[in-house]
Amino acid sequence: MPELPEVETIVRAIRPALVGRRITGFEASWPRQVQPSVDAVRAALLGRRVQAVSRRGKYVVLELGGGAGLLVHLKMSGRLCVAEGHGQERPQHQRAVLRLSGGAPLRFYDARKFGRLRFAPELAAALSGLGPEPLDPALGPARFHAMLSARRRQLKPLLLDQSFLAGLGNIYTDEALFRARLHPRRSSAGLDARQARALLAAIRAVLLQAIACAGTSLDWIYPGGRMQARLRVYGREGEPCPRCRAPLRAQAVGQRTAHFCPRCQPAPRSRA
DNA sequence: CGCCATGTTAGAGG
DNA sequence: TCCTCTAACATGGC
Repeated sequence: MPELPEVETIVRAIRPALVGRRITGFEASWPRQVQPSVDAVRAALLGRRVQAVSRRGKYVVLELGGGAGLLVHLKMSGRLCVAEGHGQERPQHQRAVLRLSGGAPLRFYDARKFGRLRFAPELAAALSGLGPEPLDPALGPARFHAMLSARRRQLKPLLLDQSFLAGLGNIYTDEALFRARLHPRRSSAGLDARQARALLAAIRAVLLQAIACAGTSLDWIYPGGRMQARLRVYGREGEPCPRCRAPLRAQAVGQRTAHFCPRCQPAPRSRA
């Protein structure tokens, strides 16, 4: 479910209630979601202090000092909140609880049980497989163009590949490709410098707008966002393109559904 | 009942 | 080596 803007929004929401607290307990009710194991994670966490809460790609990172940390990936339906009770959440969907000194516990809910909690002795090593952060100023247009040119993949699946670029999911890849006027099936190696620059700018613009909107809320899984009203193509097949009025289309690309304007985003001549 | 879903990954095959 | 696709994870909503 959550992509970079939603995870960023969650991190900002829970950070103030976590930083500085000491961990006094950890329980999980669906053990396969916890790595390396519930007991090992509990042993590693007890007594440690949360020094910082950050985000890397779609991971929530609880930094615990000494380079160690707890990584939380929400996958399709995971949610995090700090509260004494369940509030609006369904109690039967709570999968883990992190108890903290002097404050409410951090609760992890996940209807589909795809989410993961992982203790990492070395955060840097655990996160080393991720590509660069799209909003990192160190990622310039020239480097991005070089990254694209080094691969020969369809743009849509490449942008979804977290080892290529960290944080984009199905919604924001479609939105970025539309804004850059690039067809989702175009080959990454075929872009010129100007197109690569436009794509990077489009990715950043849509992510920043989404963060400002607290993310996208399309169903019960992620409430509170306002970006859904500003999506231009995702979930809008059949509606007129906001730019040229041609009917928007939805088509499978790399096993995911891509939404795009067939006129503003002309298809590549052959395949890929 | 069947199909879809904001995510990731292991494995097969080209 | 690189790319693409399938299955799997597990559940809820339509």
